[in-house]
Amino acid sequence: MSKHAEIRDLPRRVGAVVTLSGWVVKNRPSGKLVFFEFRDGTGVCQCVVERTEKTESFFDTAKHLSQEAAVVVTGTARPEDRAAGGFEMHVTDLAVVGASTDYPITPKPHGIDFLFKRRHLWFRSQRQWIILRIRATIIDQIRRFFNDNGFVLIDTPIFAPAAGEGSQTLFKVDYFGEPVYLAQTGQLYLEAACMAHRKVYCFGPTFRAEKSKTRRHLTEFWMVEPEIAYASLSDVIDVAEDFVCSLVDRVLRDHQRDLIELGRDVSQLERIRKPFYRIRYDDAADLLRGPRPKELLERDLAAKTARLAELDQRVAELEDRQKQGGVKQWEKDKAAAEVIDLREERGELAEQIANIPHHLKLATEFTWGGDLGGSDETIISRLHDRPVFVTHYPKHVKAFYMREARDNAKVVENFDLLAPEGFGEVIGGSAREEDYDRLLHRIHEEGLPQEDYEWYLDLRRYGSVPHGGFGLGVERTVAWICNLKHIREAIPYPRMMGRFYP
RNA sequence: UCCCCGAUAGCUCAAUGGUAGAGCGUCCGGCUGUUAACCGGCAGGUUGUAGGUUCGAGUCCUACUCGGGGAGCCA
Repeated sequence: MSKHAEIRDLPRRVGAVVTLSGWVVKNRPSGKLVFFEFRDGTGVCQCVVERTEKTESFFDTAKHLSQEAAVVVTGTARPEDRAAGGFEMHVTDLAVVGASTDYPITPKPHGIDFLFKRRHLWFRSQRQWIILRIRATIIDQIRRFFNDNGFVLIDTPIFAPAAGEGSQTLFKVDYFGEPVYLAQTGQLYLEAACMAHRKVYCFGPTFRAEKSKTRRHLTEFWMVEPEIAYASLSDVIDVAEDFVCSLVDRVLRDHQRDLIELGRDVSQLERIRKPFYRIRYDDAADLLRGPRPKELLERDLAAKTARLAELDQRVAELEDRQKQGGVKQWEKDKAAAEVIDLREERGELAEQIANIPHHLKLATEFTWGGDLGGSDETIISRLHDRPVFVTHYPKHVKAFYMREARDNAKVVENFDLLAPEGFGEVIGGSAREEDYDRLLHRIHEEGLPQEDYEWYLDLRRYGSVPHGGFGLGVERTVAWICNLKHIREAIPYPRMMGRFYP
């Protein structure tokens, strides 16, 4: 590793001669002066090379520095408001370590397909760099939270026999001639472990072969799952609440500037405080069928229709202006770029508007017994100003292992956590059925082969206790906290239906 | 599996069924305060694939491929 200084230390190295190693972000040569923006993995700073006798030997090199060329620069840094990153380096020496020609990701707009085919380069870009750093912080905080609260890490297998939660779509793997599946949860294994360690968690990649192409789905994603012995449903929800608060607090503490850079409304995150709302499925169903979704969606419709008209007017204005004489080329470019953005927003708005009646219909015609749909979750979360736990779903839409409510055999003691601002479900969890007879009955009811679950039934034969846990999807959480439109930016190498390169 | 949308230069996008264009980027030249934003110039195309309609198809029709969004399902 180099002994070079780092950009993040520049505030403490003002005036000193330092050597930085990194990459050129962009270069603006102009006659006898060169500005180039430079990043080193710890931050960005602007470098300036003036043409003098001292810089003569490398001035021409500086002038032709291309995007993403790897360079080592020496000079003195000082604060500079006009510079990206807040610091400016006056370069006294410069060497190119690795050239870069025709770097494909330019400062101009690119399509999403183009960028994901170049994901290996894309995450050098500022915005992606910030997101992945926040992801790293969130993962660090996940581990800290559980380690600091007496949970023992238990790694669960990725190759799993067919028996999972039941009707899930899993990836099949040839395991020495026998079929096994990529795990979609470590939960059953954790239940066994929590009878040994009391509080346990697993954390790793998990796989779903669902053919979902939406902004909320990946086929490979990271999930953390705690499991606690001698715990009731409300005990588990308490842990989930503290846990989510700790994640948000940590990101607010360590990434204030990053969040602003991402355009995140930080005040929305600052509202994430205990207690979250806790409503039952029945209440959610009443809420959906009541007057409030209609009011919400009608307000939406009005607001979106108004915005649409605004966009159309703005586009017309810009197009008119482009036709007039005396407009500078760069002004035309800027206008054209704005028109493209506006049209994109318009397309999204139009689709949202078209979906509103459908979502309203789904909500108002919601019948007891069904699972909450994505749009239903969005409506519920938008009708609350903090995260919402929805509990006690109908038994027959949920997994066999969930604990039957003792006062109502039609529902189970489960919960989903809906993130605010319409980000949807980030946690699913439940109390587990600890009663041998009830569990066995459910296994048969679901048509699952009992022999595959004998080991699991053992947990109910030998000192069974009330217990429960939950799973939190890391990418959905990152997307929520960073305010990302699409979950695929929340993971370094997204795996989605039809996409597995690079 | 179903529904909607899309594919034109390296990139982002134009082009009433009638000669395929612009900007950016690249490269070259100029510029001492740049930041997606200066000026001038060069180069850049089998309009996703295969059929069809037509005097004529980037444009219309059919199928396919790939991509985007959504439903279902889910973290």
